[in-house]
Order: sequence, then structure tokens, then C-alpha cells
Amino acid sequence: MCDHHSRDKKGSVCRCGGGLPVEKFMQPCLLILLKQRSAHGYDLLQQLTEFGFSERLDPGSVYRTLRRLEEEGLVTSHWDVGEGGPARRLYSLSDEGEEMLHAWAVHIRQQRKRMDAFLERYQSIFSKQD
Amino acid sequence: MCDHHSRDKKGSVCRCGGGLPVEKFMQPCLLILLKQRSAHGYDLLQQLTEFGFSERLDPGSVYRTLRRLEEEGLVTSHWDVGEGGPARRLYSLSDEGEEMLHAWAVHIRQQRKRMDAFLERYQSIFSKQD
DNA sequence: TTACTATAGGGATAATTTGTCAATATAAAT
DNA sequence: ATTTATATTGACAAATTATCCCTATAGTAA
Repeated sequence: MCDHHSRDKKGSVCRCGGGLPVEKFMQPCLLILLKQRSAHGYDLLQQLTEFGFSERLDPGSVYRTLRRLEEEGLVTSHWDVGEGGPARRLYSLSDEGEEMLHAWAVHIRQQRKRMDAFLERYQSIFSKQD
Repeated sequence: MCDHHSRDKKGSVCRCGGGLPVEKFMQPCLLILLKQRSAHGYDLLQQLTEFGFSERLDPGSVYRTLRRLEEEGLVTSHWDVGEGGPARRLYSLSDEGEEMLHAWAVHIRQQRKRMDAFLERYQSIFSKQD
């Protein structure tokens, strides 16, 4: 989630990283992708790059998030043993999931407002002099 | 951090909450407040409302965050046993802290861009019909 | 037939982070 | 005397994260 800093030698994440944790933000992104069309995990994993997720995003975290969304009733899934390749789980958005998507939109607009408050103050301090 | 949903009976946080964890975002906010002027924890606790933090933000989390920032060398502190009231720890921004503030600004702009990507898609799906 | 790669999914684990609650202390106000 | 505002710290359980590793199927190249 943090590309402007390289990771240090020990492989740990940069210190300002995680302002918005990967898996948390992944949830509304998965919901909105599934609102557009049902899909399986591997497919979603790749679509997530459209929202700024790294191309080498850990697949484990995507599958884990999907399973949690299903536990919460926000998505449903069934096995799809169709043409070619290993069996895949096809996920769809539930009604409850769509409601949650709306709640997320409100939430994210709020967070953006907070970030704007920060950025405006930042610019008013640094842009002029210094 | 989540005001658009009330908490449920058990006192747990609403399910879409925490997209941006309170203490994580608190860090750059504290740094920018200290860039403007040195202050002590209780003072900062109140200034944080300007960034959208709840008026009843748990003081413990603010002090804890300040201590961590000091461990990391981003702020410095010394006891101020001045006029009236209990002794207070006066915090100041270090040079390293100011650098980190710039890194945070980059990071937050990036996150904002991601949120915009989400919100634009959200609107393109829902605003027209539905 | 063997090996490799792409596709697809799952799990285990340790470390961090969070929220919450409680405790301590000083001074001013009632 | 006691309540309120100021000010800081500690402890802890629960949730969350990142990370690494494992399994399995099918098609393709060697």
C-alpha cells in the first residue's frame, strides 16, 4: 500500500505506511467490483490494481478477505467447476453487501474530508515560504 | 472515527469502521500541530478535533501515540513544571519528525487518490440510474 | 513422462495495533 | 470538604495485519 518508500533491509514496511490498511480498504473495493459483476478470487485479485493495490498483492489476503465478507453475509459464493482450470469459487454481492457498500461510500467521503483538512493545513504551512 | 453509524448494543464498533485507524492518522496530525507550535498532550488532544477527531477521543490513545513518536525520534519532550496545574510534558517536533511529516503528506495524497478512484466508480454506478 | 507455469484457493503464525478501562496526581472552584 | 478540570500513565484482551508457505488442477513445453 505504500509505494513512495522502498522497504528497508529487514523487509518491514515503511514507517508511515498503513495509514489506510490494505485489507480494510480492500473490502469496499471488492464489494464495488462484485456490484459490477460476479467474479472469482483470482480475477478480483487482478482487478484490485485499478484501485491502486500493488500488482504483487498477496493473494492470501484477498481470499481471506473474501471469506470474511461471506461470513458476514455481504457476499455469497458457490463452486464453479466449469470449463478448464481448477475449480473456482464464484462470488456475488448480496443485498446486505450492497447496503454496506453505500455505508462505505459515506465513510470514505468522511475520511477524505479529514485528509483534505490535513493537506490544506500542510500546504498553508509549507507552500508559501520554507 | 466513525460517526455516521451508531454503535451497537454490545459497544463494538460499526462494521465498516476503521477504514483509517484513529491512531495511525493521529500521527501526521500531531506532527503538523507540533510544527505550528510546541504543545503538551492535553492541549493536542483538544486541537485534534480540528482534524475530525471526536471530542471525546480517548486521552490514553493520544498520550500513547505521543510516547511512540518520541521513541521513534520524531518528537522530543521535557517536563514543564510551570505555572499552575500538574506537571506537563511539552512536546516539540524534531527535524526527523518534520521529514516524516513530508513523507506523510505524500502518502496521504496517494491514499486520497485511491479513495477518489473508489468514489468515482461508486458514483458512476449509482448516481445515474438505480 | 517429466517439468514448468498459470490458475485457484487455503492456512498458520507472530507481531502489531486497537479500543477500552482504570489509576494517579495537582490545582482551582464550589 | 468535595467536585471539577487539567494532565499523564498503565494494563489488557481482542482484533487486525503482513507474511510466508502449502495444496491442487490443467495446459504447455521439453
